[in-house]
Amino acid sequence: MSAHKAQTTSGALKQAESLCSSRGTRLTEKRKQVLTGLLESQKALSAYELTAYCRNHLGSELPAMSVYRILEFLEGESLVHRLDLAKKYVACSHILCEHKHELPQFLICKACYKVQEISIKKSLIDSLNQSVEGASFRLASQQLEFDCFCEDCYE
Amino acid sequence: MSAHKAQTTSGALKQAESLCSSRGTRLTEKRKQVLTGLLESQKALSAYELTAYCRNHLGSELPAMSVYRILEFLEGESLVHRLDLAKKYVACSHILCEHKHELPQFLICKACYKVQEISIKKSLIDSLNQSVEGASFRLASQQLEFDCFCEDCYE
DNA sequence: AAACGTTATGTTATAGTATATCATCTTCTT
DNA sequence: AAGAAGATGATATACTATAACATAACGTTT
Repeated sequence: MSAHKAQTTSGALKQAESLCSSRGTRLTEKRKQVLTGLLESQKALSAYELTAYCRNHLGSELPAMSVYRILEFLEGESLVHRLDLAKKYVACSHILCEHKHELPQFLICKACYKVQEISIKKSLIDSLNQSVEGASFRLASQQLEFDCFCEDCYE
Repeated sequence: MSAHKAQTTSGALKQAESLCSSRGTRLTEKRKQVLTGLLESQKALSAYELTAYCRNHLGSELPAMSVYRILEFLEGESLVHRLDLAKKYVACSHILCEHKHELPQFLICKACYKVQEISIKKSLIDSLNQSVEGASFRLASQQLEFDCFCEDCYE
């Protein structure tokens, strides 16, 4: 149903590494670990859940403070998105895409933190922007997040 | 520019009190204090900011835990809205309105926490719902919140 | 008015998210 | 090999939030 193929962890890691090196930044071992955790997870994870992932699945101790810094780095490289509403983080689902990314919107399941990255029609975004500007405000980002329930978690 | 008159604190308090008594609940002194804080503020406040408000402006010590409980009560009475994105709270701007409230949407200034309560066109909400359902998700609430900048805080 | 149940508030403890600061260690460059 | 820049470790701390239990206020019944 999604518009692009699901990305494999190894493929995305490889692409992420070449992306970083083309920008003169480094995808270090620890950074790979955090990104791996997010790529392998089917849901959004918190910084502290990522330290647990590293400990339990990779046998690597990574303090939460380091995870926060690494997440900040990965977000700067557009490899990871921070979800304000959920206070959690997800891997960008378009790491493997060649084309320029449109701004994503996120549907976040309030119950299980499964996340779906969608692209809302431009016309919808435009009229939303109009409503907002009518109130003398401006959207801080076109990356919108919506609290949802996924189909497994409907009440 | 807004669709309804700005509500005065005293008027809203009176209306809130009669609303509560018609429902068999009580708008106690402490609850009035918290509601007053939100009505007087031009922006969203956190629970801890409300304890400070009570101490500094009303000379009343109100522990944060009580504020949380009171906010929960006020939200149940539809007198206050909790803003997940901002992790803060605002007074409903329609306490004085007679008519049934539509579900509100909130524009929250990321910089100063000024909040504008708007009503987005039903057609827009409908097509948003369609997009969301297309991804097999469902909006958890039609009360939407958007991170914005207000006109004073544009970069 | 006294006793009782209900509601409201106080108090303490604790969890989760997040940032700041300073120290140490790695890596790259010269 | 030395030094600078970048990355990570370690510690402290702030803010948001909830849980659990104790006490106080209020309302009703008798």
